[in-house]
Amino acid sequence: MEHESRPIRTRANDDVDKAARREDILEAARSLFLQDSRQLPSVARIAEKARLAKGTVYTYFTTKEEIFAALLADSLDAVLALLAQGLGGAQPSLDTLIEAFVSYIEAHPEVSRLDAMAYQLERNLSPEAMHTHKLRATMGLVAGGGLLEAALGLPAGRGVKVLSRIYALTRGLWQWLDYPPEMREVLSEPVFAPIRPDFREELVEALNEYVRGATAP
Amino acid sequence: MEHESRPIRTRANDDVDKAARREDILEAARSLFLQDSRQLPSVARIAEKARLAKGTVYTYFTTKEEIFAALLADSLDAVLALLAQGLGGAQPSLDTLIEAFVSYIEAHPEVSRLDAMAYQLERNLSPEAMHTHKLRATMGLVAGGGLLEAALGLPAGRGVKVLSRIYALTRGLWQWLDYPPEMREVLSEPVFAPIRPDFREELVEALNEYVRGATAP
Amino acid sequence: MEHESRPIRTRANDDVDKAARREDILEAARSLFLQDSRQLPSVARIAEKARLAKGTVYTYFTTKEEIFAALLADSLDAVLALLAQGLGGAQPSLDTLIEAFVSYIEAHPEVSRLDAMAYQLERNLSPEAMHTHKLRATMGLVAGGGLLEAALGLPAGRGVKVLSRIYALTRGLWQWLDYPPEMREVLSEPVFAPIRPDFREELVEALNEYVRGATAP
Amino acid sequence: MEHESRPIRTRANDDVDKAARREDILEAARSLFLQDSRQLPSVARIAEKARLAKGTVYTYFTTKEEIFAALLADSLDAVLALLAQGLGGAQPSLDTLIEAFVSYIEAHPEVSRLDAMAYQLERNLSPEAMHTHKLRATMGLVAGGGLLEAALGLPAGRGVKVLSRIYALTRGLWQWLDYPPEMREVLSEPVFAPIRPDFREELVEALNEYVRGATAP
DNA sequence: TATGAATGAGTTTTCATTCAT
DNA sequence: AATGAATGAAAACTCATTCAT
Repeated sequence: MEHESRPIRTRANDDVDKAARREDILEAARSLFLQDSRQLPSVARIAEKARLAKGTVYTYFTTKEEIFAALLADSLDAVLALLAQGLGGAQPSLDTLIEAFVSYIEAHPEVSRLDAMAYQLERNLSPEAMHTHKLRATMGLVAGGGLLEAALGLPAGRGVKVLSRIYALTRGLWQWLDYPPEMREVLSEPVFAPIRPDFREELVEALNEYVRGATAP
Repeated sequence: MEHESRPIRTRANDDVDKAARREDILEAARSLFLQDSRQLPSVARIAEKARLAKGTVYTYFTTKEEIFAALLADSLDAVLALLAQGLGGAQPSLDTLIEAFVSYIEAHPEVSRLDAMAYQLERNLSPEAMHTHKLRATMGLVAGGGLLEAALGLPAGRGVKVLSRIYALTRGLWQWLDYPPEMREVLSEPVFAPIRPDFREELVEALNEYVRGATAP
Repeated sequence: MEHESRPIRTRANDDVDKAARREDILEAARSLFLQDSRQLPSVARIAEKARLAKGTVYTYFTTKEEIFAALLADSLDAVLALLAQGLGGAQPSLDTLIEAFVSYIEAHPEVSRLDAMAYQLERNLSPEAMHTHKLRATMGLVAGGGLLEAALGLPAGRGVKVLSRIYALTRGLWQWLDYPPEMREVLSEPVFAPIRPDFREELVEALNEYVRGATAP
Repeated sequence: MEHESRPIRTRANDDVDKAARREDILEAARSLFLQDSRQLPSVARIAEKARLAKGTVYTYFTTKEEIFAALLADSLDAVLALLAQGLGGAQPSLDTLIEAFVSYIEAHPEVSRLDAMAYQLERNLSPEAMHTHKLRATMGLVAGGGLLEAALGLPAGRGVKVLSRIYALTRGLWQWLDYPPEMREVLSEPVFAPIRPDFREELVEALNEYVRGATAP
């Protein structure tokens, strides 16, 4: 008995459309999270931003957490792709590699911020989703480790270790130095200088120190 | 608006009792958080665990966040005390230091887990509380840095840097390797071996690598 | 965070149904307030009375205060409609007008009671809501004033004045004479006769006195 | 077993001291209410302002509401005293009386504001307190009515009526025109001029109109 | 008398998720 | 597939009042 037809966004019937819509949701989630990384945006806001109804989001993801798990996985893929590309060249210098990595991290704060939420995030994933998610991550890490071993001439197994530790160091430093806007104001006083170094410099230095130690004879 | 009074636990009238009660609340919060570190326990649960009425918690802390900020501050103090103690001896070997640190971290998971929440936590602190909190942390870090410089013969300013990076590496590794119970089950499959090393070994190795790199000539 | 769904009352999908549901909420609020006018009923009670979930109320009103602001606005509209109707006739006698007004007030105690809360009510309205609310009221008053001027042959501007004062007198008398049930019992003693006259008579007399004074040459 | 003696405010042992302390509480309540008249201040704030402990307040008043009932009664006394004084002179002109009354009201906003809360206030009074309270008010009103009759040569019984209506008109106008600060800003737009006249002028005019009508032959 | 710690019912509001349409 | 109304379980926090000290 409806008399007015409510505007419905074009129906996604084929796989291409569906993938595009899924991407819309992810993009909306990503951008909202970037705006305020202290909590996951609500489904309502994601839907609004993606210009979809709340319910529609649930036809693409079974859980809010899954959205962010997907985002996380994408991030990891991107980082590993970067690594693959960096290592692809003839004889990459360590400095170049670190430089490329740091630039990437700096340009993609959502990667690190999402990462800081991972613990909380993985919580409501169904066991299956969790399995898929972790499997994908593990495969990626192992692949990346292999590349690293090849490039730096590391013994088997070391690649994964070193990669994990680089990752851990980066994650830790990011969390240590990424202050939300309100905090920046408070921290502008000179007393706080020791905890307010430049992130890029800090990361470059720390990584250099670590890698030197890790690859020393 | 009638209230019948139920039996009261005991009345904290002097400062000693009050401090004890405050500690009860902190302890309740700590233990609940340890049970499920994916989110801060609710005030209701903290009160219940501390065997107090919800309202009572608010006579000791003005905000839920303050409880956890206090916990965080306590953790930091403890770690720094450990450092001071470790560095106090005549000529501490690096291995001994790392060993003591790692043991502490392993024995006090709430420290690292709390830390993983710090970002989210500090958010609702009032600017004043935030200031106090960060000031305390900064002072502690600077003091620790000084001790480290003295012990390892580092140039001025290096202590804080090295300490921060040790901290970052630890934080990152912890978050990487501390899986919630449900996840542990999923990860028991052999495929996941690369992301499931022993935390202690991993941390010892990583710290050794880093420190070696950081203190190399 | 699992939710089991309980049976839903019905689903208001078109605008008509939605308006009806909105009206249900308003009606629930109105009737609860009428039962105890000393405070605004809680959203929980309103929802219960309207046989809706608490959350549902918030899909129709963004704030508790808005519910009552809407009620207030409706009351004003009704009174003004009454006035318009009363003044619409050929040559309305003052007595008839006052009679109609008083009957209305007597039959709609919630109007006066709500009014007594207006001060407190308007407080938490957002500035925008407040603006809208007050604008609507002002427009209504001005329109009513115009009608009154036409009907009674008053000079321009007098209508609004006289109407406001009639309103003020009514409001004041109402608050003076509308006793809550518990109080009525106490006031049944003869000593209290002076403060317990019949509201209707009192209002009629007072309005007559005022209007006579206001329209005297 | 207390070792430190907590600072206790001088003990009020005789009636004079007790009355003074009672007055402190009333004064604190009055001033807080004046600062924000949209709700009764909390007992905690009253106690703080009076430099007393919360519990102490309850040794002087059995209920929060009683504090304000007392304030209300005091206000009434003051207004009636003013009336008595104004009517005491030889042959007071009506204009002078109204002038004095209006000045008083304008200088004592808490009287009108408290009044606007009366309904809500009287709620939790015990039946006895309510009785006392209302009796006092009735007696005052009757006395004032007598004075008015004598001064204006009104027939018996008219004094109370006229006085009540003057009161009602004043109350109504006050509530109509006393805007909280936030609202004043919103109402500064020209559209709102009709509902933003000067309170004093408005009250003087309205009272004159009413009294003229009430005393006309 | 004075104190203030303790109480706990009660408040408003949010939000992930479901499901009739 | 898409919609968005409906749900109701949380959550944080307030505050009048009591009562052991």
